[in-house]
Amino acid sequence: MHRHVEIVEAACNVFAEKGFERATLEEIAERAEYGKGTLYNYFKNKEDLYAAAMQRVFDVFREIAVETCAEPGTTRDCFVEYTRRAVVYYRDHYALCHMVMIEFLEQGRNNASEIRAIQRQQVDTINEPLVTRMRRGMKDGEIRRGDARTLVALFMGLVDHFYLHLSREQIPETDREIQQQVNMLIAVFFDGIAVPTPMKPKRA
Amino acid sequence: MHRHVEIVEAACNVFAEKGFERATLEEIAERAEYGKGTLYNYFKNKEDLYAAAMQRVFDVFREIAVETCAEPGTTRDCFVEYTRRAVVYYRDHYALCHMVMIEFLEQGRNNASEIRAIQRQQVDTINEPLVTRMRRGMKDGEIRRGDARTLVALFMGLVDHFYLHLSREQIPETDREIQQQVNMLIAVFFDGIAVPTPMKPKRA
DNA sequence: TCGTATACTGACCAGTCAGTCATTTGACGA
DNA sequence: TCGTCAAATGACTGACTGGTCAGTATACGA
Repeated sequence: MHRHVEIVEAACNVFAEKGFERATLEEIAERAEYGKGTLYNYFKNKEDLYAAAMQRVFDVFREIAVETCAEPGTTRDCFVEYTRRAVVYYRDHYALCHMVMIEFLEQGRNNASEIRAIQRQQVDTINEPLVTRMRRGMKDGEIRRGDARTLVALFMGLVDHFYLHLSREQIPETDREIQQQVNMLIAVFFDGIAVPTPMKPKRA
Repeated sequence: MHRHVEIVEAACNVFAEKGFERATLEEIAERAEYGKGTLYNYFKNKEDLYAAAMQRVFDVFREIAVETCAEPGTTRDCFVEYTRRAVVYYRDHYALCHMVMIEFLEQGRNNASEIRAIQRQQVDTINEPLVTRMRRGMKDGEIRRGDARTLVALFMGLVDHFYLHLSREQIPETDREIQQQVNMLIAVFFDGIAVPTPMKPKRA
């Protein structure tokens, strides 16, 4: 039974380190302490195994999104909590997240492969609770009116990118550091970087 | 002399379509209408050729950044213009930008390879004019105080991500559509998505 | 103890591709 | 016309890897 899990575990590690192309089934098998042939008792082929590895990550993010959006509080509160938990997960599974993200972007090339289509749908699944929550925020007058799907995609891009590009230099260790990074991300997304220009300039 | 350029041209196309791993030198040579061996008269190896292909894209973005940041107007004006030009370039060279971005992210894996280090430096080079412009904006009271490098990285992430994830569905055709997308990106980054809460609520 | 079924194994196969190098091409000066 | 040489070539090599399958190990019921 949990041989399946063991193999996916090993696959996650190898894919995370090497990416899809450079990972070899030989190494995955070795890491899982099985023969290469055994992999084929559990997975159709390399892509199938890869999809299983990715699924784990998607499931986690989906769960974070669902749970945090169900919490009471403002839209902003929900997004803060989503970001906080996402950031922690990124930190703890950096290489894996990195890999999933890269290979996801690859889908733009191999439109043919059905796995790529599934990935895309997965992302919609993850975003959906956030989209719904944001729409509610718009109704409640918390959030400017706009296309919630696009805005959520932008938000995810902001968070993902922040992590993939920057975090190697400033990996957060303490809860406090994490909270600071989260606060910055949320501040940019919700409040923008511009100094508000309302009603205390020199003159009107 | 410009055989060099012809080869890089072909390499750009093939790398853009296939990515680094799946692109073959055979195909690049064929596309450039040379024999495979000839490539080795001009480039050390596949990676070297790849680096040359990427350089083109980096050069374009760097140029856009330098030019738009030198223009008069507010920080926001500069960023609008940068975004507009970047968006147009993305649209016209979608596959190539896609490839560069993906392979850039890969650097997180192969830290060993010197090419990855160079890529990173390239990105700093592109960002630098924007960072400087943003610092000026902070001094002038246009932009909230903060770490300009990080903010610019976030901004680039926002734009890149928007393009890579969304634009396949909504590739802008007209100038008007482009301007709308740019406005949305800028609005999010500068003003945030939250409804401003300043001083006209029911009561204080 | 033996027979059977199930799971595991790793040598092997066929395909691929980066990189090499002996040969060919062709430009040009004598 | 011929000799020379730099540039181009593409068949070849060696290394690699996804996937297969005949053979082996193990567990278990009779």
